[in-house]
Amino acid sequence: MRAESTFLAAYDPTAFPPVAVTVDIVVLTIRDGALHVLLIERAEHPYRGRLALPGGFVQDETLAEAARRELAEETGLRPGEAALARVHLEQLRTYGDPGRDPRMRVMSVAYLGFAPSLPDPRAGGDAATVAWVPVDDVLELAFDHDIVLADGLERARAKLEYTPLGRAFLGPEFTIGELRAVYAAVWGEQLHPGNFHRKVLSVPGFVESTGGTTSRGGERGGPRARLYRAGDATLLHPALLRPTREEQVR
Amino acid sequence: MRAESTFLAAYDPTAFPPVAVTVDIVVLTIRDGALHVLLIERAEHPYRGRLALPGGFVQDETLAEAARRELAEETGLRPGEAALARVHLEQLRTYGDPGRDPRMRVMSVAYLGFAPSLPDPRAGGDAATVAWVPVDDVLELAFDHDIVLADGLERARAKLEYTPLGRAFLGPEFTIGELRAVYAAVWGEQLHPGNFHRKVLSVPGFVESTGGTTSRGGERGGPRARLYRAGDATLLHPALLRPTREEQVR
DNA sequence: TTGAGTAATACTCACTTCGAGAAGAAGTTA
DNA sequence: TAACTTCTTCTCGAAGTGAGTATTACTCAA
Repeated sequence: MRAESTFLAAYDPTAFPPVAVTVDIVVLTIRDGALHVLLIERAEHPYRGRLALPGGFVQDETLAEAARRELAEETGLRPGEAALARVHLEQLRTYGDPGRDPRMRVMSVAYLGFAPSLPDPRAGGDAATVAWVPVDDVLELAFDHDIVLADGLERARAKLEYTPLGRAFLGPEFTIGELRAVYAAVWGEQLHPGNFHRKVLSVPGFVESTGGTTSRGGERGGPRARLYRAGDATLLHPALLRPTREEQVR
Repeated sequence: MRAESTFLAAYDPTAFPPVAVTVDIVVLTIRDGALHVLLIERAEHPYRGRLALPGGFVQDETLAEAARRELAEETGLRPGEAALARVHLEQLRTYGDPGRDPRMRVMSVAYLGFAPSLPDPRAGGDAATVAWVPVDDVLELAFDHDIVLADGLERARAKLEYTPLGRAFLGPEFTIGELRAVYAAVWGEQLHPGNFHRKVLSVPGFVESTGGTTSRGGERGGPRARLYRAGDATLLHPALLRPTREEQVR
């Protein structure tokens, strides 16, 4: 496409077939020690009755605003809600191949979200079912959402390695054990408690002590744990690498 | 946006304001030891005379196909060209905030490309100027392309750490020194030759020996170097981390 | 009240990786 | 032939890692 025709065509939108732009959101959270994703059940064709990622059309707003608005609508949280503001949202990638939606060409800008524990979602104004679903139970989503979810999970697993975003799954104060449970849930593997403890405390700016402890031990015993809050690091150095990746690399 | 209204609106594209979808490409290459990016000079308003990233409207094709087509058009390479096929292209991110293009709402899906040495670009059928520009000389691009370029550079720098994509800047056979020059150009720092050598050879699947050597030493002396080709790794483990990131992390 | 079990935290130890530096060999140009 | 450059291989101490152990403080249930 040349510069001139770009210029002219831009003033004549009908020169190109219509394209719809949506955001779809892969919001992850931890419930009962397992990684869950927010899914809706589609009430209409195509893919009626199938589960899908929440999403919708982009209005006169930025893409990030569209994603946060959709998140608020689907979780039933008020836009001003504190819990909503603590959800980390970042752009994942864009899916726009012809034919991914049978109705028309739809460009879907996918966002990835990390949420702390949220109440059960109330369905929006319509009758659509909304629920947190364990990612291991997800099967055959609508459209190309299986791929979107897989991309989101891989991004999430990688992000936990070299950013402190695992904190986004927790409240403002947390224990090292809770943080370790986040890593275990996202990565799907158990981690060595002693080594994890040592690593988290050795990375500058990952967590900082509040001075307090939990008011009681764990559910099945054990001493009280010290409480930490988020530090000011935006990257982890050194990173916390996933174990046993040797085989998968090649 | 609710499921029903989504469904209905999708059958009535006029229910939403028109959106144009383009791809813009950040193609990087190494020339004379410096990192260069392919830029065009805009022939028309807006931003007439300003440099911009090459790009254009998405037609009835996948996004990746659109990016490769634009790349071929702007570099003047034939679509079947071998050099073109060796350019690594991956999606960077999507820029779609209102107002980023004064004419209408434009969603730009940016792609990032790593190219081996290519001939000087011949401008396409139109008069637009196309050229490789050292990234350090780039200043005030059109639209939000400064941000796109900055995002692309950061992605490129990070990708070199944990993927073998630095090879994409080189030909099918290369020396460790040439690979080191790629890293130095992209990261903008000199690297310890001995340590780099050790690391590259110690990462499984990064490079494999061809058994041959260069036919003569370097331009300013030194022995002949052994030749290597790409190995089969898709991720580097352990990674080659950038030096001196301690300060930037927080 | 006590005992069994659990988890937080802090060690040790062998191994790997890293940055910095040095050195030898093999090539270049002047 | 001399001066210089670069490839390649070492060495050494510092730092980081996985696996395991130990101590202590808590839980629940008998």
